[in-house]
Amino acid sequence: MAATASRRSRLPLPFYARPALEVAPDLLGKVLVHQSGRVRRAGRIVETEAYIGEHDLACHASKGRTKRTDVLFGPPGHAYVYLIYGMYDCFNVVVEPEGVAAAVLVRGLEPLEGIGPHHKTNGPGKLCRAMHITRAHNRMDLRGDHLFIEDAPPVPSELIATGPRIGVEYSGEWADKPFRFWIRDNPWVSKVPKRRARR
DNA sequence: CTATTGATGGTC
DNA sequence: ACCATCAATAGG
Repeated sequence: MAATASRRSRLPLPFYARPALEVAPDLLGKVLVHQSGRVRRAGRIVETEAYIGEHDLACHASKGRTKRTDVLFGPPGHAYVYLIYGMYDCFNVVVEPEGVAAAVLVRGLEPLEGIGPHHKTNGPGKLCRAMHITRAHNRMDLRGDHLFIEDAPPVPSELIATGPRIGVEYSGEWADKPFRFWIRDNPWVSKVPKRRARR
């Protein structure tokens, strides 16, 4: 195998040990891989959201350190997977050094390997289904051999769009912060609900 | 095409 | 009583 067969390296710890607002745009273009036995599922990250710390009322860590949020306070480069609305899992990457509770939610993937054509990956719940990522992966070290992220060329900043995070209307001023990042015009970015239904 | 709602379960 | 969601349905 000549030069073209170069194997992509996995993202190192220092990549993750940074503020969520830096990691979130930098994750765009990287490749999330779930290797289970001989089955390899992979997708290119095209949409992320930053949850920047305990003071961020949209961040689960703002509830304090509980059994659920404990992983957010742990070392960077680990998975935070939680159940939402009783039926979907959401995949996050823990960032910042240990002790600082922050994470990046992955919201959109462009399928690369091992994802059936009947699966959609434009949304945090859908991409977890397609990648077979579940709460069993919670706390998993992303530098291991099972679930990891491979490096890839950075997406030029002029191709990155930003906007408010989705589904966090309850968080007051934090709901309006432009902490969502996506690759402009990419078809695998999730569809944004116009406004959340009110009663 | 847009708008609304039910499904479904862990956390607090 | 909330939800970091989605698909199906009702309505124009």
